[in-house]
Amino acid sequence: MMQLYNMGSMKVHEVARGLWEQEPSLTLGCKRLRPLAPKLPTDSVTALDLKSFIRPQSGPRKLPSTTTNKDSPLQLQVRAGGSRWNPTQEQIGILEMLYRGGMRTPNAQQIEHITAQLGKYGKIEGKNVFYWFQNHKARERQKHKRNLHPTTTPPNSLITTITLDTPVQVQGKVIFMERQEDGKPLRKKCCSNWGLFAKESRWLCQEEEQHTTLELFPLHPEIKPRSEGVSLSH
Amino acid sequence: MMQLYNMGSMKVHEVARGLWEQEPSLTLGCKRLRPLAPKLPTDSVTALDLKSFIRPQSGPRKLPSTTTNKDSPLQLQVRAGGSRWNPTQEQIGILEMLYRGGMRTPNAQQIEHITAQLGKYGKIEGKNVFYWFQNHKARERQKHKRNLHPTTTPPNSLITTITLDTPVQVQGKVIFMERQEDGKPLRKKCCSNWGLFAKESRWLCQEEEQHTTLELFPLHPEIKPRSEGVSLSH
DNA sequence: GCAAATTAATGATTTATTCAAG
DNA sequence: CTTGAATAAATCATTAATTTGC
Repeated sequence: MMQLYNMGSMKVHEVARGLWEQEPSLTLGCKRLRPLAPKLPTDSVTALDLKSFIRPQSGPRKLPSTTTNKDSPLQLQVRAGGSRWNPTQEQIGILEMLYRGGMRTPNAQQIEHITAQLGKYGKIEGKNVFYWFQNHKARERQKHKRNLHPTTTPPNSLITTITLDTPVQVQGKVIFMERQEDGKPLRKKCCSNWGLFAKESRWLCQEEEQHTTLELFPLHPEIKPRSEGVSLSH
Repeated sequence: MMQLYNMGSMKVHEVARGLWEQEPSLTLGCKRLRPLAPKLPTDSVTALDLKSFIRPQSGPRKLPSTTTNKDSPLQLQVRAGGSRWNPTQEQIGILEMLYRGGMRTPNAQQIEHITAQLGKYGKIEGKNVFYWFQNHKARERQKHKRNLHPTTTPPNSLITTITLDTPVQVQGKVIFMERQEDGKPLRKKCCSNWGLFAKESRWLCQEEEQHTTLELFPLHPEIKPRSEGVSLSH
């Protein structure tokens, strides 16, 4: 296990070079990529499942690209073709039962077992199970917090009225406003956790304007606003 | 791979039960643990390395204990006997070279390869490589930030003195205080990025008190405080 | 009703924080 | 005090649902 490549007495720098040679040939102009290097043999049968357990074999969300760092504007956002896990009702049912039963962070053996069982109801990998518990735990915790701190105003009731060139009201999650040309009423949904706050006291409702930047304020006290404004597209 | 246990046409509740039966027999009084169930056969040779890749087979730091949740005072802190990775100079050298070369989050195949190479210089697992890059990246970033925004006050110098029943000073990362009963000086480590701020103007320093909740404030201006106080255990 | 647009939900990753071995 | 290990929080990205505007 693990010693797939017997490179004998390689020196340190050769080890490093060998690793770069494994990079996918992206032709990004990165000086360290060596796409011409021969593909390393993947003769190990067992190692593949190993890789897919947590680190997906479909490659990282952001291609490593190894020479472009955080600050680089190059940063490609590529996700390999494979789509994400789409759980079936049965799978969710079992997972929720396990969760209600008290399971939070299953260990590797448990994950393995769960995966094997859930595999009967649809395609699934170990990492999906792992992530499901992580996310479910975190989101249940969020929900719980939300319940402790009730919303500042009751939902679906009038929150506030913003005085603008175009009449706008924020009611629950829905923004009521009128189209400027003909006065026809329009409704816009708003992100559930956020109220609206106009940066300047106007609202441009013209078609040619792609985005209007608005300040948002949290409906729930525990939600902290981002540093910059959020843009809503019309 | 993955289908180690052929349970045929199990029903959902049987799947769930089967999973509990895999729990280690902790005898914590958890009603759902079923220590009497027969150990499942581990006839798979390859699955073991799979488990150890990220999720260590030695078990999570906190035993899952499946029925004790966050709020439970039971929370055992057990780390399985195996000691942690102790990297050799050669290993660190190679890893640092790779890091300087631009590698940040190696994918599974890279990890596999690195592990194989570093294995020549000492015992090492894939997860060690994974964690090393995670930690090194995070700590380099910290160092970098620290350099951009010099601390509000120079490190290792007195930051502030909080007037409390018990004399307390915050000096660098360390809190100096005196034990209430005998006045014996105590030092408490503090999270590196946070100063201390007493919620109420007192500090209970008795051994029988398990936790003292304190408000923290950021030492660096760019760090945003959480919504609630953070508890430091004595 | 339906296609396009938008939102909410949630799967997948990354980053921050904490703990504790050595 | 350093740093390996682990967990929690934050964030990103994709898909299912819902709404919109004919």
